[in-house]
Amino acid sequence: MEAEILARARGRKRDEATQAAILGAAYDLIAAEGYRALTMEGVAAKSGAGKTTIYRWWPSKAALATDAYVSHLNEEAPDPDTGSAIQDLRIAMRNLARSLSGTSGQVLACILGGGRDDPQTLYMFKEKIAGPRRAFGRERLRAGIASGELRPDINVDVVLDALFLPIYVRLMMGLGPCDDEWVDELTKTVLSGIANPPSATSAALPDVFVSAPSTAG
Amino acid sequence: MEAEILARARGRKRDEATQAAILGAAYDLIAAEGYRALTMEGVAAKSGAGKTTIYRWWPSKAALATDAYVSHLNEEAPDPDTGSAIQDLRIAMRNLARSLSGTSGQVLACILGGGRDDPQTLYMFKEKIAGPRRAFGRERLRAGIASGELRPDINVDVVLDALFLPIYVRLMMGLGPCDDEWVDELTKTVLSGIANPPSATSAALPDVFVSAPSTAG
Amino acid sequence: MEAEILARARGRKRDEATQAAILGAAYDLIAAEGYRALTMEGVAAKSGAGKTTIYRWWPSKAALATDAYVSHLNEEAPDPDTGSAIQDLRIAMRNLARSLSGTSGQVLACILGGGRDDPQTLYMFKEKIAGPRRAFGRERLRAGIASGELRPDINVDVVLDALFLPIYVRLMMGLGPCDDEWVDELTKTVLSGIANPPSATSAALPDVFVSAPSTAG
Amino acid sequence: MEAEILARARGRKRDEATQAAILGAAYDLIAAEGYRALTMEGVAAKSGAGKTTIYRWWPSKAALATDAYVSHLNEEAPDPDTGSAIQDLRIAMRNLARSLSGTSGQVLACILGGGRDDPQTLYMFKEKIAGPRRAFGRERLRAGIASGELRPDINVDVVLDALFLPIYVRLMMGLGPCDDEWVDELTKTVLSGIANPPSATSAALPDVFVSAPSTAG
DNA sequence: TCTTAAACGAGACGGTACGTCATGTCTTAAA
DNA sequence: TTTAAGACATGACGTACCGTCTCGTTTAAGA
Repeated sequence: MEAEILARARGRKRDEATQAAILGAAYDLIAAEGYRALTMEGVAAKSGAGKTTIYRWWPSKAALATDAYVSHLNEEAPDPDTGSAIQDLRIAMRNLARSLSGTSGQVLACILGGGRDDPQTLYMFKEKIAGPRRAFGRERLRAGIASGELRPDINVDVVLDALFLPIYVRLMMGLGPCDDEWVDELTKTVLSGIANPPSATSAALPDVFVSAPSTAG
Repeated sequence: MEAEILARARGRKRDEATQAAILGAAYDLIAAEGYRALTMEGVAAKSGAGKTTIYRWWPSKAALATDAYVSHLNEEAPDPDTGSAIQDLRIAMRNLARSLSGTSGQVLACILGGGRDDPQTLYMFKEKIAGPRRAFGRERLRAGIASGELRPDINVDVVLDALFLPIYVRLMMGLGPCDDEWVDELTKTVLSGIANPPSATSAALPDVFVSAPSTAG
Repeated sequence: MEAEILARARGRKRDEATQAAILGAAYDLIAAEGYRALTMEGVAAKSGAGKTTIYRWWPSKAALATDAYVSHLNEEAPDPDTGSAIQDLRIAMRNLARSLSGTSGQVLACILGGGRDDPQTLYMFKEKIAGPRRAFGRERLRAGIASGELRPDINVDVVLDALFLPIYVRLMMGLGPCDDEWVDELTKTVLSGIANPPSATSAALPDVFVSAPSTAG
Repeated sequence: MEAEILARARGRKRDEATQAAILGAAYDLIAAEGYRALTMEGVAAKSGAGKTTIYRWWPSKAALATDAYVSHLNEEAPDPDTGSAIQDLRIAMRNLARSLSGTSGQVLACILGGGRDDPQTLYMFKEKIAGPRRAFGRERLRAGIASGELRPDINVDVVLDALFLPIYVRLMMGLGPCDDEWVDELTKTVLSGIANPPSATSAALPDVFVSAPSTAG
C-alpha cells in the first residue's frame, strides 16, 4: 500500500493553472460561438496548452465540455433543507431552472444539443449533471414519504421525470422561459394532480388504466 | 412570366430516382450509426450521386436529414376519442412515445439534437411535430374540464408540459425507454399528484408557495 | 479502349500550376535548410496547396523530394554521342558530376543523406536518378564492346559501379570536389587499369584471385 | 583541490549500468529497424532510463548513435601483408566490405546517412573509419609501384577512390551486396582497366582526354 | 434535326480539425 | 546530485470531411 502511494507520488505534478486555463478556454469558446466552435485545436491555442496535455486529462470533447460547464457553475447553490420535501424540491427546481437560464445554461444547451448523438456526452450529462440532482431529489422524495408529507405509493423515479425533465427540454428546444412562475406552476401541477375530484387514495385510479388500447403510430 | 416558365423548363429534368437514392442513403446512415455518421461524402458514395448534386438540392446536412426523415414518416396514428379526456391523453402519449421509439424516432432525435442551433429545425419541430399534439392535448384538456373529469383550475399549458416534455427528453437524452409502462406511470403521477393527503381543492395549496425563497444558483 | 479513355477523362483535371507550386516549394525548402526542413505541412503552407492535394500525388516525403529534384534539373544535358564509348562515358560522368556540384546537387545530397534509412527514398533514387544514367552507361559500354573499343570480357555492371558510385559518395560525404579534373582521372584509371605491365588479356589475371583469403573483420 | 574532490563526490554517482543499458537499447533499435526507429523516447522506454538522463549525457541522437556504434565495435581485422600490393588491397577491400555488411555496418550506414549534415559525424567517419583504410591503401599502392607490381604513373588517391568508395555507397544506398565476388570483380576491373587493346603505357591514352567537351548539365 | 441549357458523375482543390507521436525542457520525490 | 517518472509546449504526422470548383456526359425542351 505504501509502495503504491510512493509510486504515485513520482514525477512532475499536474499543473493546476494549465487545467484552469484549458477549462476556461473551452467554456469561453462554447459560450461565444456554441459547441461546434469548441475544437481541441482551438482550446489548445486559446489556453496556451498543448493538445497532448488536453488529451491527457480529457479523453473527448464531451468530457472537456462537461467539465468546463461544471467547473463554471458559480458555486453551486446549496441543497435546500427546509424540513418540507415539497419546498425543498421546489427550491431545487428553481435553482436548476435559474442555473440553466444564465450563460452557463446556454453552454449546457450547446453541449447537450451539439453532442446529442455522442454517447460520451450523454454519459457525462447523466453522470455529472443530471445524476446529482436526481440523487438529491430521490432522497428528499423518500424523506417526504417517510414524514407523511407525500403519498407512499408514488413512483419516485417517474415523479423526478415529471418534475425535472420538462425543465431541460424547455431550455434545450427553446420552448419558453424557465422562470420561477413556470416552475411553480409545474411543481403545483405535479403536486396536486389534475383529476377532479382529487382521489382520496391512488387505489381509486388504477382501473382507469386497464383497458385503454393505444392506436398504432 | 411565361418567359420564366419557359426558361425554367429548359434542360435536363431533375432525376427523381437520384433524389430518392440520396434521401434513402441519408436516412440509412442516420438510422445505422447516428447523425455523426451522416456525411455528405458518405451519402454521395452510398447513393452513387455526386456531391454537387446533393448540394444543389439541399443547402446543409440539417436540410438533408430533415427531408430524409419526413420522406420516411409513416402516416400518423389517428387522434384517439374515447370520450374520456384522461384516456385520450394517455393514448396520445403512448402513440407519441411509440412513434419516437422506432427508427424514425431515433432519426428525429438526431436531427433535433444536431440542429439545435438551427432555427429552421426548431421551427419544423414546433410546427410539425409538437404543435399538432399540443393542440390536440389542449383541446382534450378543456373538454375534460368542461365535463367535470378534470379540475377547473389547472394550467393547461403546464399540464401539457408535464405530460409531453418528459417523453421528448427521455428519448433524446437516452435516459430510458419510453414504453407503455413508463408512460402510464407518468400519466398516473400527473393525474393523481403526489401530495398526501390529496388536497380537496387546489385552493389549499398556494400558501405553500408564498414564502419559499430560492437560493442562488 | 475508347471506353477506358473516356473513363479516364472524367472529373476535374489535375492542376498543373498547383503541382509546379508544390514541387517548387519543396525544392526551395530543401535548398534553404536541408531535407529535415522539408515538411509536408511546410510545403502546403508555402505552395498554398492543401495537404490532401500533396498526398494525392506523392505518397511520401521521399517521392515528393525526388520529384522536386528531378523536375528542377535545368534541362538535363543530352546523352552524348560522339561515336566513342569512352568519350561518351567520360562526358556523362562529367555531366553527372557537374549537375551534382550545383545547388541541385546539394538538394540531392540532402535527400539521399536525410532519407538514407527510408526505403522509399532509396527506391526513388534508384528508379529515377541513378537508373537512367546506368541504363545509358550500360548501353554505351555494350556498344563499345561491340565496336571493339572496349574489352569483351568486362563486367558491365561492375564497371558502372567503379565509374559512377565514387561520384555519388564523394558528393554525399563531402570527401572532395567532383571537378572535371578528378572525373577525368577516375575515368582514365578505370579505363587503363593499374597493373604493370598491363595484361594483354584478362586471362592472365584470374590466378591472382584464387587463393587469397580475407582475414576476419 | 581536496574540497573539489569532495564536492564532486557528493550526491548519487553516475550509474554505469544505466549508461550501458542506454547504449545497448540504442544499438538494438538501430539494428532492428534502422535509424528512424531510434527515438529518445524509445531508448528511454527500452532501457528503463529517464529521458533526462539520456539528454544529460548525450546532446543529440547522433551522439548517442555514434557512441552506441563505437561501443559495439568488434576489434578490427589486422592489416594484411602478403607481399603483393594487389592481394593486400583486395583483402583490405574484402575486410571492409565484410565489416560493413554485418549489423554494425548497417548501424554505421544509418548513422552516416542520418548525420550527413553533422560535421562531427563526418569527421568521425573520415578520421576513424575511412582514414586508416586509406592510409593503409596509399602505403600499399606506393609499395606496389616501387616493386614494379603497379604502374608508376597512377594517381594513388584516385585509385583509392575507385577501389573503396563504391563499397561505401553500395552499402549505404543498398544498391546491392558487398560480397567477396563483387569485391573481386571490382578489384579486377580497376586492376586491368577496360580499354581494348590494353594500352602498353598510360602515355598512349591522354590524347583521348584533350578535346572532349562536356555538355551543360 | 440541331442547338442549348440544365442535371449529373466524377473527382481535384484549399481548408480545418482530428488524434497520435516524438521532441527537448522542466519538476518532483526517491535513492 | 543523480536518477526515474512523467507533465508540459511545440510541431509534424497522415486521415477524414468540408464545401467549391471544374470537367465531360446525358437528357430533353425549343429553335
